[in-house]
Amino acid sequence: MAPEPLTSERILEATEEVLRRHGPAKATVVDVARALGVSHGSVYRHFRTKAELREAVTKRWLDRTTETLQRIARTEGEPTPEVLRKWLAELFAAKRHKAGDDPELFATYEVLLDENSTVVEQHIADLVGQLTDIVEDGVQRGEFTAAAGSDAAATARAVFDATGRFHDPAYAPEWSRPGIEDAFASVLGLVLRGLGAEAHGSAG
Amino acid sequence: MAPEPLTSERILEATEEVLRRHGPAKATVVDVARALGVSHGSVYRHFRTKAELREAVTKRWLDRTTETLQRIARTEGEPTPEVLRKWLAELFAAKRHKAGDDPELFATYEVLLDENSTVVEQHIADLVGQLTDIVEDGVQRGEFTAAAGSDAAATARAVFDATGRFHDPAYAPEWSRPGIEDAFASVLGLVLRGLGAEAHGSAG
DNA sequence: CAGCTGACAGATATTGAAATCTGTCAGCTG
DNA sequence: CAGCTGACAGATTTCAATATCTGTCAGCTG
Repeated sequence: MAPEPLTSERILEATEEVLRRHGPAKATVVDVARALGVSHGSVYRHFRTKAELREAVTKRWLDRTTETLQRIARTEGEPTPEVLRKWLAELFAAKRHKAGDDPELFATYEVLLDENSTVVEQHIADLVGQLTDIVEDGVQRGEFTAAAGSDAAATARAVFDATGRFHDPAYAPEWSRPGIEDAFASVLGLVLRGLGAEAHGSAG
Repeated sequence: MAPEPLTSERILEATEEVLRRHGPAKATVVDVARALGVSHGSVYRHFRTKAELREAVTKRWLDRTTETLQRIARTEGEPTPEVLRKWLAELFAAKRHKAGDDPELFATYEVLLDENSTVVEQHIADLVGQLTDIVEDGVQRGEFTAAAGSDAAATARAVFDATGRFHDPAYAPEWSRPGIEDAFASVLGLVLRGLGAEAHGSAG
């Protein structure tokens, strides 16, 4: 046997697996250690606390979405309003997908919310940062009003806040209700007009 | 002694008092009966279940806000964008006031949210109804774009959704953070521009 | 001797028995 | 006899004993 060396990465993979199977309420550090065939003391050699481990797993999980969105934010050769539309739609789709298809890791994410973890704060800062880039792009290209650009970060934050119903985990239970797509289209239209973009949006 | 007749109204007053003192988790129907000097069986003569009683108290409490807002919505002789601004600011202020100064009744309100009570649904419908009136007014007076009026109810709902961070109880913990006023002003500006109103808003 | 183990103390979660509460209703009372 | 009472059954909550978990660390092992 070649017992792979015990790395942080292997621990994270095992932890994700254990969380998916047991959920945040039942998953223990001993479970993770058992899955790896080591003692739980070894896990504590790589992560100082259970909370730290939970955060690292969630960060990895959130970062996968952030990367997908980054690719959209960087899109060139398309009108900025269209980029923003796609970006927000993808954010909504990604969160909804996570909540629906990965409920245990989503529940783990919600635990971090209660803990006021910096991981969540950083995740939001990343998203608002991407939005800020999009807003600046749009203003520069004359596709958004100058008003939006006078403080692009604040505008981006306003866009993020205004669309909260479609990405904030607190609203997850509503994401499977009928009519949610129409509600999203309405808010999106309002926001785009608020940025000074022509209304596009053949909405559903 | 003139033992006042036991009316629903008196029960509601006593219940509100008991809820304020003990909070929704500890307040019992027996407590309410004791406060009134009757047996708890008598209370059940007026309200079929504890949930019904809780809902009636909360409805009364919510309706006080709805009435204040109705007065603003009916304001004449002011630009509609200004009316909308005041209305949303008052909604935010009222919710924040309730959360801060009346925490036990606010907690009771949150219980209803978990119960999917129709009282909350109706409260939201009332608020969106008032917003719909404001939107229709603004469109009619040429102060909002026709786009906003093509489906005033949907637009009103979008305005309600977009400002959720400043009235949805789920966000109550954030309402005392610094910067929240600026965030409100930003979203409000975005929404007003989205409705086609000139940007006013000397914010903060 | 770097990395791992496993026994341990204190913190947290689980469990089941006892206490309390909700909702009903037969009968009391003014 | 309309309105209230209080005993009651079943549901829910509380509480304390027990079990499990987290995080540490002295010492084992390759």
